[in-house]
Amino acid sequence: MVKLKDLARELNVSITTVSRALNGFSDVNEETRARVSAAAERLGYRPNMNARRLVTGRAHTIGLANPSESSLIHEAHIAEFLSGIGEALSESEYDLLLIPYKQNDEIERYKRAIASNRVDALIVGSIFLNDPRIDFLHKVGMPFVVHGRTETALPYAFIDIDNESVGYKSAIALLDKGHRRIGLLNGPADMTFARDRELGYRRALAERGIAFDSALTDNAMMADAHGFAATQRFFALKKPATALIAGSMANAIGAIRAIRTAGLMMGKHVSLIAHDDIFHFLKPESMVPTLTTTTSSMRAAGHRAAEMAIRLLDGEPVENLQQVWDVELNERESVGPAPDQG
Amino acid sequence: MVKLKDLARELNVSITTVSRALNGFSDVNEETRARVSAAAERLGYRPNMNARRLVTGRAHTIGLANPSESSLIHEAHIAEFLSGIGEALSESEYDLLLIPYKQNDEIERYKRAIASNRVDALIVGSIFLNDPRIDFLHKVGMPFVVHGRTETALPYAFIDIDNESVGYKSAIALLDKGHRRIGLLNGPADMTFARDRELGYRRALAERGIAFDSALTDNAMMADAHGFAATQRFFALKKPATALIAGSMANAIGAIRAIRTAGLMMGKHVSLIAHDDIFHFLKPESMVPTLTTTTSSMRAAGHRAAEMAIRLLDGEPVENLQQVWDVELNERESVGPAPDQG
DNA sequence: CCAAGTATCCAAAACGTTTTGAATAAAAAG
DNA sequence: CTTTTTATTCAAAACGTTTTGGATACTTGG
Repeated sequence: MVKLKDLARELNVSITTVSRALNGFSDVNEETRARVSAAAERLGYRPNMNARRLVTGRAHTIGLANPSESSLIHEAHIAEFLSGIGEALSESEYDLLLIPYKQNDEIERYKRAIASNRVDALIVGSIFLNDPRIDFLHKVGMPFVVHGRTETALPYAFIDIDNESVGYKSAIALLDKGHRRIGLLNGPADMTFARDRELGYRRALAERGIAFDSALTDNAMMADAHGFAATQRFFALKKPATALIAGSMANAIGAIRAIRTAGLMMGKHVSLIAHDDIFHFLKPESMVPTLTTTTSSMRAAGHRAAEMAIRLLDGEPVENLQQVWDVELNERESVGPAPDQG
Repeated sequence: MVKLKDLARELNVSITTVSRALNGFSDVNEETRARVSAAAERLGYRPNMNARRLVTGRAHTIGLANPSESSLIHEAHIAEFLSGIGEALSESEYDLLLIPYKQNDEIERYKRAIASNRVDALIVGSIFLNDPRIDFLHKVGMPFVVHGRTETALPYAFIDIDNESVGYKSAIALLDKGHRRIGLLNGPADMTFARDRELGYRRALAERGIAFDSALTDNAMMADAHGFAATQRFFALKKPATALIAGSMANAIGAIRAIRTAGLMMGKHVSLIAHDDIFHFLKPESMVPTLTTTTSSMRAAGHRAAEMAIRLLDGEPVENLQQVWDVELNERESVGPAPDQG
């Protein structure tokens, strides 16, 4: 492995000069810099990252906690989010450290990563309404970016989508078609995004003077099987649901199966709107019938989160690093007028 | 941040003693060790990983290349595999570095990570029949574990499932039920696992004296939409398929939609066997009808790959680190006798 | 021609560990 | 009582960078 010393000897200059030449300092002659760069290129020099980390005190690494076990988050979401982060980081020569944790291990793992100087900043996801991680990271002074939001008075950087609007727009679109019994296949009740979506859903109902019925909401991990079960429950009510809002493509698939199993037709007997986080392997526009969705890119969120982390490290104040993305509704065939309720 | 020097001063011993006490060397008095440990605990000492890395020359980190863009691999596979790796690594105090790459950037990214001392070993996945990465890593002498296999004379550590058997067992199960026209929804032709599955599928056909028909195989990214399209193609043949083998749950979902769209019933008019890599959010046993699958855990593979990487670094010879896991067939309702071909 | 600036280079210190080789004291062996 | 062994400790070097604070030589301005 070629190091600074080797280059210095080769070129008959000091280690300092080599270092400063490669790092673009102005106090080195351009001709010298050219010679150094050429030699570095020729000999394939790459700075030893660990030496650099030690002396600068910066790991040049962003950390992301990753659940080792079953998670509340669909696997595909994590992977898309990760890719987005990776995309942004590789543009900036930052590293991405995955911090595996199990059950309630997360803060302990954070502590370890922070104290041992492994990371300069963290990206935290899967946020709860009252998430202890925010307080903790604040207390220890570790820079972090949140994917989502939580209830706290502390200022923090975040990227989130307008989940209230997801619930609202979906419900309004269905109400506009005459639906009055709309089932909400939502995420876990203690997660912020799920709470927000229900808030939007309720606001839409209230605007149209329709009473909220808790029998028409389901809070669970957004999985295929849960979507199926909850939909069947909504259909079994005295006044069954004629429309559904699914929190993700995962439970939408379960809902669709329940619809078909009940012998109903999507877009005719039952309408469905799902939230789509955009996967390569499951596209609402190629389903039969095509699926009406609210859309937001998990990958883009990861990208933005990573960008924010870097800007945070560059000294950007937290107040400038708070974004809520709007979500658009893509109307397709799975939504139709409410059937006559005879 | 408390360091060795602080502990040493606090305890009136040398830095050396503190270091050796904490690292379990036998040449330190047990009473001293106890005092040191207590102080370390009390002051919250954590070794600076970067200093340790610099002096030992070991990054104590395993790397995994992660596609920044659309991938041939379903997002959920990546996440499950990652979790498995994380599980194993956190047990061993190893770090996991994600190495993002785009398009044909992969080897360049490997070079960077290796030369800058960021990783001690790599885990490589998404393997092709002739994969240049194996030769490269061999050449530069970087330890690595392959998830899958490739065609090379070089010895290398790998964990793989018996994909030939996946194809064979699935086909035999369908042939046993009288099916003669079996569509194969396979992965990309240049990927080893897909080649192997086709080999097994062909062997089964050959055993039963049935001619291979290339119109009944599809090679593509294993996505929902492709499963749908290929299944429709198989149904449109003069002699349509009465059974299907899907390479993943992703294209199985597309296949199921095509079956329903054609007005057919799964397990009655058409039989389906899918390969299931085990996700929390899509379970074959909770589908309607339940889905017959070959099963192998992506997570377990990740776990094992990471274990192997560590054993490799501990000096275990490559020959002891080559495993092929058997795959079992789980019979459920999606397979039934071949319908009368009139 | 001198003073002050400017451009260019470098030796040495520092980052926080691990490890080597030796030093000391106490115990055991002769 | 001397020598050898054993247990315990430590000072110093090393890892490969970055950064500080000069040093040198050359320009420029007066």
